Amino acid sequence: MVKDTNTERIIFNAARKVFQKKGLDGARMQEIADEAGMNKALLHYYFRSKEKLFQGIFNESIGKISLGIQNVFNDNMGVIEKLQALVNIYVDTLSENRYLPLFVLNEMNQHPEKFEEILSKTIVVHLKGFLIQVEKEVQSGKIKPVNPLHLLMNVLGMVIFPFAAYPVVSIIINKNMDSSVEQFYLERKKEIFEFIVIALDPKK
Amino acid sequence: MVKDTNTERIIFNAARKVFQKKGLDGARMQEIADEAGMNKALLHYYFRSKEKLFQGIFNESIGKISLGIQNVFNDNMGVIEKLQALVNIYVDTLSENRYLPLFVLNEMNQHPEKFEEILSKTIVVHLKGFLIQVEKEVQSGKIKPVNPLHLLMNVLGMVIFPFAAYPVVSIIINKNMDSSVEQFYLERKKEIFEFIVIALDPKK
DNA sequence: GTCTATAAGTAGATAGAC
DNA sequence: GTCTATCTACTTATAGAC
Repeated sequence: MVKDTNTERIIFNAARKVFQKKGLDGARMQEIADEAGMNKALLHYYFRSKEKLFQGIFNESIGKISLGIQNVFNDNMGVIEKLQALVNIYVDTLSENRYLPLFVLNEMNQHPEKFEEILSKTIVVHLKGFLIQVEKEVQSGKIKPVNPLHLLMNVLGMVIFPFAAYPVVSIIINKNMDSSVEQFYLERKKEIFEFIVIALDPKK
Repeated sequence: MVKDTNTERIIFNAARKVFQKKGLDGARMQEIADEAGMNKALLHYYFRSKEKLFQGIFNESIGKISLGIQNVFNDNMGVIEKLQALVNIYVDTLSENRYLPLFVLNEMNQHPEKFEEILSKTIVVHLKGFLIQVEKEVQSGKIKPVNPLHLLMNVLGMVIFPFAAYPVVSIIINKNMDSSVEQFYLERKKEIFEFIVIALDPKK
């Protein structure tokens, strides 16, 4: 998706805001136009259709999500360091865009066939390397025996879920705690990391 | 939402299926009618409007979700036992209805104002009791010092996220593993419980 | 490139026959 | 209670003026 002109960028930014919040079905071209401060017809002039505009936004979102995983799985680090990097990247990314997880998860569930290809080529390949690495570190005694896929799901769940459940988190913290919501999300970097370290400690 | 007649029940079941899969905006009354094997006009005869029908389904879903939390927080058990019960209930419930988490999370994000009241009265109250209980067990040395809210988010994330990410889990397991998806979800009861036990072990 | 006006199609809802 | 036919409103998309 090329974003040459200024107008095109303005539309794209407005579309991101509306689509990520309301979803494909809930979003209205009129609302995107209002958000962009221009006429509805212009959206079609630059992007032809609602579907095409949505695809642009969605591809960008998928890119942001898989960036976190891919970078981490490519680097030359140990299992624990990789997971820590993954946690840090996601907390930072999702703190700036809390709608991202639900937006992507929804579309994945709505059109799973689109992901067969993407997932098979990228994540599954990197995952294979990660699975092997876990086995090696288990055998060398660096970490204790674990099922790598369960481990990964545990970490992804701990990181991503609280952002998807933002309204609950927000209400609970405002009623019960003296800290801010933003601070709570930042704290999770340390919290989850400690959880990981303890869970993988071979001495336990 | 009363479901007296047989027809009413059939419609309600069809609506649950369509709404939970497509969401309020994505669902079509025609599709619900087709799923129910009857005419579109009948849906309005029994439920007046799409919005009212949706509310019925949604209240039921919220009930199922909060049942897991409330039962657990009411019972007279220790922290670890409560969390284990919570995990078991959720894995069983969500195994039968994998769309439930995303469905509820979406509506919560779309209309957070509706939850201010519900959450404030139910979950937040029970949570208070849970927070206090955690503090007590920490002081008595039964579990190691932890932030109770982070602990709860960790557990909820580990349990709920893999169901929301079903398409990913499904593809990964079918490509990499020799076990079935259903078995993977059942395994999580034990996996998460062990994670909890280790993380709360005061001797570490 | 940007706007106004409008076409074309769709979805929720209702009227009225049976 | 259940159906067919239809109304009304809304939404995407385009035509055409500027």
